[in-house]
Amino acid sequence: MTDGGHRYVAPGSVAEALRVQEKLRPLADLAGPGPTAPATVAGLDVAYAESGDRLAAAVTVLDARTLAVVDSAVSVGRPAFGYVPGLFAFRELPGLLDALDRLTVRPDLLVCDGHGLAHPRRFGLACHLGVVTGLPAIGVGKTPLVGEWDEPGPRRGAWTPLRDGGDVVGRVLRTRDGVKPVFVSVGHRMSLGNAVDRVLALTPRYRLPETTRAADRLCRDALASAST
DNA sequence: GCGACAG
DNA sequence: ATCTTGTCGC
Repeated sequence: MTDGGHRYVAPGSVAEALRVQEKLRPLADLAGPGPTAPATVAGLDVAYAESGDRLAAAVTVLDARTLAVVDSAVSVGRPAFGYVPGLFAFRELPGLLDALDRLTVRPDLLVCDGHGLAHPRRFGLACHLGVVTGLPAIGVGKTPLVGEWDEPGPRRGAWTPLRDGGDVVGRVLRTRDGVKPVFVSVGHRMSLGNAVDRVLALTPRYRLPETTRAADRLCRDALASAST
């Protein structure tokens, strides 16, 4: 339940996808500050069939305080675009928007599995999803796409700036003691500091946000069920 | 020209 | 992303 049918149309070429990013980029609000005490937070993730011709996109909405799942939706379909680093959003956006439309509650924040500002043209999946839905959004990547950084301290909460081309595009954040850090960046209507705080609030036990973990489980299960 | 390259 | 064995640790 974001705003009704998005009727998303995938670009037919790399050139067209680049033009779409160029057009949407200025619409992103990279300042925020965004909600510091959201009631609900959504996690989004996609699972692919080994054949690569089918995918399941899932959105799970968690109570931000208890981290209990209060709503969820899945969409099974075909990848909408080839896998091109930097144009990743075009591949997963249709399925994710479809799943978002099936929710019965409108989440206060979207936590995306991928980057936001930390993107070669400063418009990753989290920015794209935020702009299209109008919802505050942040990106939490497991591996880097762009930028340089120093290793953050070993304890949970330690972070270092992620820099690219003279810009601070995100933060490398340690969410658990002694565990590999994650890459946090702003997507839409959120400040970087608030994004980091929200991620820490979502990682009381594991490296990845509970939102992402819940969505990951859901889309994997949906993919398995759909093939049986 | 040669690598790197979110999921 | 997905394919994969064993292995270390709580």
